[in-house]
Amino acid sequence: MEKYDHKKIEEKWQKEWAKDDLYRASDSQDKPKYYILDMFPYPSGAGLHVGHPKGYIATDVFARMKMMQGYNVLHPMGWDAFGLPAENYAIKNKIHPREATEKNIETYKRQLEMLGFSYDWSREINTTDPEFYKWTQWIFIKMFEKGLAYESYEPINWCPSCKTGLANEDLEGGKCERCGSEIEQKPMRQWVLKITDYADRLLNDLEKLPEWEESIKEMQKNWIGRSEGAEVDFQIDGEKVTVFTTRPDTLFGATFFVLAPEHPLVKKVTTDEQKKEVEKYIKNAAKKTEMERTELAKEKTGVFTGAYAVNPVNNEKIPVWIADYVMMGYGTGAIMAVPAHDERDWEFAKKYDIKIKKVVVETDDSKSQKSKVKSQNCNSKIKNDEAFCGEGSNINSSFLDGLKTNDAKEKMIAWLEKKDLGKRAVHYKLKDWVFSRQRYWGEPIPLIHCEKCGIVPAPEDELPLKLPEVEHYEPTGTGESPLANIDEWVNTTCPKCGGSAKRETNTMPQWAGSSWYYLRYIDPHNNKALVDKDKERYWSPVDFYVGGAEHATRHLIYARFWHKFLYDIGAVSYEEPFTRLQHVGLILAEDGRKMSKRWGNVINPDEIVEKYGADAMRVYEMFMGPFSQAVSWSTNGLVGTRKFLEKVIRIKSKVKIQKSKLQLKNQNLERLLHKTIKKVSSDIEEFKLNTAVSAMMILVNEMEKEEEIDENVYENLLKILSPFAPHLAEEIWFSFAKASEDKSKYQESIFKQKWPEYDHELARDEKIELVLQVNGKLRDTIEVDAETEEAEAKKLSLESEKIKKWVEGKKIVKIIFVRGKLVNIVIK
RNA sequence: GCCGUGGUGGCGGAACUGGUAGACGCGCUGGACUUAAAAUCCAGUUGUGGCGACACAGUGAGGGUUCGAUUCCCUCCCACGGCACCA
Repeated sequence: MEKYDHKKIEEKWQKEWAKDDLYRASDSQDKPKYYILDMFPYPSGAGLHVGHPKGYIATDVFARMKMMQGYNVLHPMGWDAFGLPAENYAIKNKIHPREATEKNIETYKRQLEMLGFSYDWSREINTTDPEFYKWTQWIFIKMFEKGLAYESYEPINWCPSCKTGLANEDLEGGKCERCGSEIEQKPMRQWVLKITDYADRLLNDLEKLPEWEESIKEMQKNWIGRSEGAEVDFQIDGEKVTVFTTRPDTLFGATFFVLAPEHPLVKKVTTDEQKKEVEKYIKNAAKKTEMERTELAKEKTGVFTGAYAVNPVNNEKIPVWIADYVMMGYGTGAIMAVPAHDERDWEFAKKYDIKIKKVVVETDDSKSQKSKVKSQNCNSKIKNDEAFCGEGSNINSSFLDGLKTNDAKEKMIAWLEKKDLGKRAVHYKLKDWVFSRQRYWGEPIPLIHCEKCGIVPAPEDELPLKLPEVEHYEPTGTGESPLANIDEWVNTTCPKCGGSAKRETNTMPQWAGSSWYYLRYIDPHNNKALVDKDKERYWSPVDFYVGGAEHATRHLIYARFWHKFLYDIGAVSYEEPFTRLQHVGLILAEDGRKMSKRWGNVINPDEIVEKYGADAMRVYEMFMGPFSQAVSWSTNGLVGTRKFLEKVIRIKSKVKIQKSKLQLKNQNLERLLHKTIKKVSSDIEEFKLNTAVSAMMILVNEMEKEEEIDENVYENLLKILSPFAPHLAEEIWFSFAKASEDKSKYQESIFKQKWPEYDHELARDEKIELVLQVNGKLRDTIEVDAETEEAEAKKLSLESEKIKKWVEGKKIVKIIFVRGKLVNIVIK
């Protein structure tokens, strides 16, 4: 047997492919295009572990098949290189974040190249490259000009002892990870993007994405969280306070009123006796994160303000409380509480002994609405000690009495609108996007504050507005960006009036670059426009986008939002950026935990490639389990795919080179080959890469049993294997140039060959095992022609000796026949 | 807590649209080859009972629908991803 020197083979072909520019995507537009994209990585200091490339391997398999199927494939890679870790590393080690980032990129790139990916490296991008972020800044300015960016005071996590803002990740149970002090929510001047303006389109257009996984669409729907209802105006001490409710039909059941602790009216309406307690409560609430506040399981807390609100439907006075389960960011920051029909209100009322008034009763219909109610996680049946959140019909509700929930809602809204006490309204859970960070290592926000002219965007021809070179990246102590300390940077002139002005010192979040980077690959060196229109029309949209499920909501919603905006200003020609979306499941460590330095269970791909080869690792990662599921790594399992590749080499010696057209063909093997081509092609298309590999294993096992293998069969095996094990397939392919009659085809890369097509007739089963059941239990199987019809199948099954034994003396109730599958005899 | 995903042999997993549960791989057991080992090949490998043919049980737990359920429905348990400043 030939020795499998993976190292030699892999290095050789990686060089050859690069030399021949085999994977360069052509802009000539003479072939159908296919744009397949990986979510680009953040190059961290730790380098890749074996889990990272799983998605990249899969897209590479897909891209190579598409290439062989005649597509002009765009399969690029780049770096999402701004971000907090580089900045923290820089502060700690006194290295410029750019240097650290460049070093990390070098490592990542080396590690990716050793796996033999078909990336078009001529299109490599980097979000920290000024030529790239020039356009990130350009998009921001366009949004600012369209009124989609606004300033607002938004809270950050503030550590009073470190005097710095902290990411949510740097908190441990509400305390600073470093020094352990209590974290405060400190309002900072921030830039916010009005993503809510796009809420309806982001939601509705999900329907235009049939090739997205349902689960991800579902998550986005819930993230946007559209709910229909009404805004209702209450009066507190003569002040109008609007609440939003999805259940205007329960207005008569409102027995108290709750304001968020941050609500501006709180201070105004609180009575002197309650002042102390209210203030204490507000201070405490400021310490809690949103998640802590909304936890349904947590005991509700609140304080009475001493004030009363007037319910507009019946002029009843109901007590006004403040409670942290009401959020300023959702709805209006105020709610009418209907304890009889809302679980949280119920709990609150029980705890503080507030009146509960039932206004909806269960009807026969409400039982059938279980599933709808379930999504609200509420009780659909009336139990003695719980709120009833289902639909039913109204009681104790004056003009709504006897109406079903939906009708009651409508009637109430009409009534409110007529009396000018409220209106129909839609609210979203989606919040505007806090778009600024008080950090150094991000894109500077290209705005200038002028006392005379207000806020003025930097002129387009001055972009990119580059990050200044500085010595220190330490936090300022005020919570502002380190840029605020650089006078030469901050002080500038106003582009409008020429007077002295100050630059914006906030930078953009890491999400900025990743919200549009896929467009840059199309035209990576353009410095005149975001993207050339003609190229964009050809390459867009991304046909297939693959990446981690953790991006299901934020990254993918942000990118869709930016894309729609770019569409609106005419910069791109399609409304949705990604046609097909697939998420990759994690590779866990052998112990079943996440791979992490902390657990010491990280497996480095360098070692695996060194020992077993890139091809064995590629095949293994595709074989180890369903693509979108988390699977534990097993180096033992990897041995199996390595053996499989060795077997492919071993059976090469059995290949009979075709000397003439007339020859005896091995029918069974040929049939299996066509079945395998069919399965592997459709499995790759559907991203069922694990079963594609096992289908090839079955074929190779059969080939091994034969004395001789037709050249044609082996050649096709190589072709379907080549996307998975490109180096090995290419090596064997070229080795045939010496022996074969048809030398020419073996002198050109296997990736320039045509992807094999299967013969329908040969891929079809002639004979099948017909399953014979009695009362649904398997009792016998018989081999029959695949086309066997019902009457014949029934006759055959009743002739079976084994079946006779079971049926004897029993009454046959009926016989079920499933074509090509089974006969089930039901007896009594 | 909320949203999403998943739970099948000793292990990773397979099973079309409700139709033979355990493909393929790992591991393990026995055998062939070898002075020996490695590699390779052959046979076996869900559990229980049986020499065997075979029978019964079996896809996180419990219930339901069906001629038939890993697959559909209900209740529950467990693990993982996300929850807006980690990317």
